[in-house]
Formats: sequence, structure tokens, C-alpha cells
Amino acid sequence: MASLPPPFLDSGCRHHTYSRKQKSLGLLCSNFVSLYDRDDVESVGLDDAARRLGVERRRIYDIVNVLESVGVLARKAKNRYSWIGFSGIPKALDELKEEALREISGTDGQCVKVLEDEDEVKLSDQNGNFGDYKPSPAAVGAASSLCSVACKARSVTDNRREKSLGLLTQNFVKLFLTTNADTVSLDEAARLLLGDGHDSSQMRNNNAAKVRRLYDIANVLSSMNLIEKTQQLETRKPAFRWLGTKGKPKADTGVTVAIPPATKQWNKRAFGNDITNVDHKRSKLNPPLDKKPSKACLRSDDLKECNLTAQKQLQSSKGSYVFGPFRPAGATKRIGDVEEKGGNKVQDWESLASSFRPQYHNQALSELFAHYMEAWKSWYVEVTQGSSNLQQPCKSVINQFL
DNA sequence: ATATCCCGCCACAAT
DNA sequence: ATTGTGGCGGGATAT
Repeated sequence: MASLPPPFLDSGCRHHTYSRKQKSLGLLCSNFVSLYDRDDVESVGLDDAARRLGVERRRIYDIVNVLESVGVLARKAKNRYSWIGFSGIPKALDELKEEALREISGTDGQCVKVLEDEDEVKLSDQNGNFGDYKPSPAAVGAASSLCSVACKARSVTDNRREKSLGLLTQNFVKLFLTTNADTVSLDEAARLLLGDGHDSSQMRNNNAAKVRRLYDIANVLSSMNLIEKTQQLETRKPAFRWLGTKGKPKADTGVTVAIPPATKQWNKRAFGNDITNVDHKRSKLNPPLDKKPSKACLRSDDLKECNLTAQKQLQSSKGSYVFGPFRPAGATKRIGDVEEKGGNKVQDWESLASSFRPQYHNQALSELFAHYMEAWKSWYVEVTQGSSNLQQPCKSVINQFL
């Protein structure tokens, strides 16, 4: 497998400054999709994909894993996947949701009720861009499902699976599916995903590792337009917004995939006009002669067509937008909705509190929950300072947990 | 400095 | 043993 890099010659990219942008997982995913999303494609070979996209096989595993979690692909055999396409997403999401709900109420004794949309505090909006942020109740569902996973005495083998990109992706998605919260902050997601149950110990820097994975996942889900990167207003801390299912809750027909300008990764991010990756031997063993990193040469042979992606450079601002390289089923848009649910939200803090009141005899769960409350608390303080007129209920409820 | 996150070593699983 | 998978985190880029 060890790809031997032929970094030599490449008159084309001579002085091209190395840019990781054109090597992002997201872009790779876009290319991957545009490469296989055709009528005549039913099977995808990993080697073939790696060759045609000009990347190491390792990278293919990354995107394939998350795509499979979302139903776009299905593993058929070693080295081979069957292409399902976007049409497989709705079903996959439904299943994930069902599974998530089952897990939540699963914990023998008590059942944690998934609360209906509640809070959501409007913060003073400086530039009118981001409307809100809340410590999303997604934690509710996530915490419990997470627990169910974390609690079961797992064998060492399962331990590996637990940290797989695929499972991580599913849990991440479930986070959005089980709640009405359409926004989850990076920190929160990192904390919730994966059991940080380890007794309050070395989970410090360990968190950084999880965040890295989260970025990986977010990049490909983002390129699939299932989520979008945002940030907490004010705090400017990174967060993710769910775009996946449009409007209607479920019911296959109701679920559609949002299809905004497929090319704009996150908020910006430029596009390379060529394929992703292909070795370029980074420093390490052979440090660049000067400050300029080595040239990123690409295997010009087969990846010529993949450039279609670059055309869609269309920088749609609000009204118009173009379809990405893929053709969704019932493409519904959802691009310029700067503002959302202007409606208020009945403070349901009390019920939230009672839902959680049942103390968990489970150590891991309670710890996890504690973390959630911790985050919530800090958030609360933050908000309180900003806008002094906040519903009182919040305070009392929060205090119950502190 | 902090936020992102690419890259590829190498452990582990499958053949 | 060989080959396929894919955690994991060092450290380079982007902001």
C-alpha cells in the first residue's frame, strides 16, 4: 500500500504554495461523489477510487466511513462498496433517529424524554448574522444514548469500534435528529460524543484528539450539505448547524437534502482546480529547502475530469445558488435563512429538570450529565451577563443542579 | 496565539 | 505471512 511518492518533476506546480485547502476531506468527498454519482455506477472499489482521485487509500477510508454512516454507500465486501447515492440518506437518517430514540428510552428503569423544542435565547445580534446559540438540549439525547453505549461493559474489541469514525458520525448525526436543536457547538459535540466518562482525569488534551475527528466528520458532512459550519454569536466559538432534513420531520418523501452551493466549504474556503492530495512528502524527513513547502504534484493521468467541481465557484450569496455536482431528489433550498424560528420558546426548564431528576445509578451517565450541566452553566452565566432580562425559571432550574 | 485538520505511522483485523 | 482497515496524534496551515 505504501504509496511511493514520485514528487519529482512537475513543472506545473513549481512554485505553488502548498495549500491544504485543496486537499481537504471535504473537497475530496465532493470529488468522490461527483465521480460516482451516476446512473451507471453501482459498485465502488476503494483502490479504484484512490487511484482516480489521486489520494492515498487511507483518505478513502475516511470519507467512505462517514458516507456509509449516512447511507450513501454500503459495504459490500472487502475493498468494495455499493453506491447508493443521495437517495439513501433519508432512510439512513430515519433509521438513525429510530435507533437513537430506542437507545434513549432503552436504559431499563428510567426513560429520558426527549424534550420538545424549548429554550433558545436570542442574544443581541451584532451583525444580524447568527441568530442564536444555546447549549442545545441535544445533550439530552446524546447523553443518554452515549451512556447506553458507554455503560455496557465493552470488550476491548468493541472499544475500537466505539471510536470509529463511522460510529462517531452516527452519534454526531443523532445529536441533531433527536432534538430540535439544529445547532451544536464544537465543544459540546466533542464532549458528548465518545464517552469522556473516564474519571475526571486525563481527558484534558484528550479532548483535542476528539475534536480532530469531529473536524474530519464535519468536513465531509458539510460537503454533503447535511450540516453547515457556524459559530456561536458573540463567543464566536465554532458550531454546527444541521441542514439535512428539510422542513418535514420524517416520512421519506418529506425528507430532502438541502443542496446549497456544494463548493463552498464552510463559510469560504477556496477551491483548488485539481484533485486532492497525492503525496508531496511533507517536511519531516526532508525539510523543505526554504520556507516554501514542497510542491504538491498531482498525478495528471486520470484525474482530469474531476475538475467540474471547480466550476461551481458560484459564490451565491443569498437568493440564488446552484446545485452541486450531485442532483438531489427534491432539492429544497435553505440558504438565505439568516433568521429562523423567530418564535419564542416556552421555557420548559421545569420539565427539563424533572426529566432529569431521576438520578442515574449509573456512574458514567451522571458524570456525563454533570459535564453537560457544567457547560450549560457557563453558557448561562455568559448569557445572563449579556442580557440581564432572562427568564427566571432558568436560574432556579440550573441551581438545582449546581 | 488559536482553530483547523492533513498526513501517514503502525496496531489490529481479515485473508 | 500478507493485505486491508482505520485509530491516532504530530505538527503544518489557516485565521
